[in-house]
Amino acid sequence: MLEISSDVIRGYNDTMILSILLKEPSYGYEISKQIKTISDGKYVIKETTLYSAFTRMEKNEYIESFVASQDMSGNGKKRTYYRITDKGKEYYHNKCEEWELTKDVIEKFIESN
Amino acid sequence: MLEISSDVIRGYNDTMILSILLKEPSYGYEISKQIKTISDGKYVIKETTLYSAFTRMEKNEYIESFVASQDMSGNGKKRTYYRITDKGKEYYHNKCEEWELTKDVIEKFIESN
DNA sequence: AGACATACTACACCTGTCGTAGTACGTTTG
DNA sequence: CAAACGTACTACGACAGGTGTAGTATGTCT
Repeated sequence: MLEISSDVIRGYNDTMILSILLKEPSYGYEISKQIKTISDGKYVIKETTLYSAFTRMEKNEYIESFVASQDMSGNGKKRTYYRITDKGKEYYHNKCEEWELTKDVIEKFIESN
Repeated sequence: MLEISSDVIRGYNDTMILSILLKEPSYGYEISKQIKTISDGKYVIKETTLYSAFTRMEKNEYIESFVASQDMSGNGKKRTYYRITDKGKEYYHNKCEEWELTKDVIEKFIESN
């Protein structure tokens, strides 16, 4: 089975995470499951990659965290949720534009078939 | 001007170089000029990135080097030329396949427009 | 009760890229 | 003829993102 190299995805992990947070705030485990689902099981983000992305993106103010329980009553496990900021949205949109450019460049060097 | 992030290109620099060597053996300066031309000036590979790619790929046996002058008579500056190996060709083709997969995955997370 | 799923944190390592710097030869130009 | 510019590299250290490994702790299912 062909594996997606981390060097290729590098630089787009943040973008994937942000695209999920664009819909609604979420947390680690749920985001990792969504990435797997959306990519049809083709890409599974490593736990450490994910959590270190949170740290980095919170430092860069692309996301904000808050702790909450899984239900309203405050029962159940507490989790750290993340919410995208305006700065994060801007970053995401820029990355999307950059992607178009990058894709076109790389494809000039890829054999067509 | 939108810049292509090196984190995205990372992992495809080798592929770009190999795609040029697929046509004929070449050397550093010439390859860097070709990458610029082929990408319509949108991507310029850094010298250090290029030469360290040569070292790595020669170690991996994707390319072989030989020293030659610019003309037949042995005059002019000597340069180190690189030639793609069969292993290098295989690597290149695999990367092309991987690219299709990766592109599809990333595009699921990119806003369409 | 034990297994399994969830929800993390810590830490050290690896790899590719990049900035900076320096060398040296060849060619063009004032 | 000298200086500037283009060509053709090498060395080296820094950095960032990703990864393996490990460990902790709580909740849920059987």
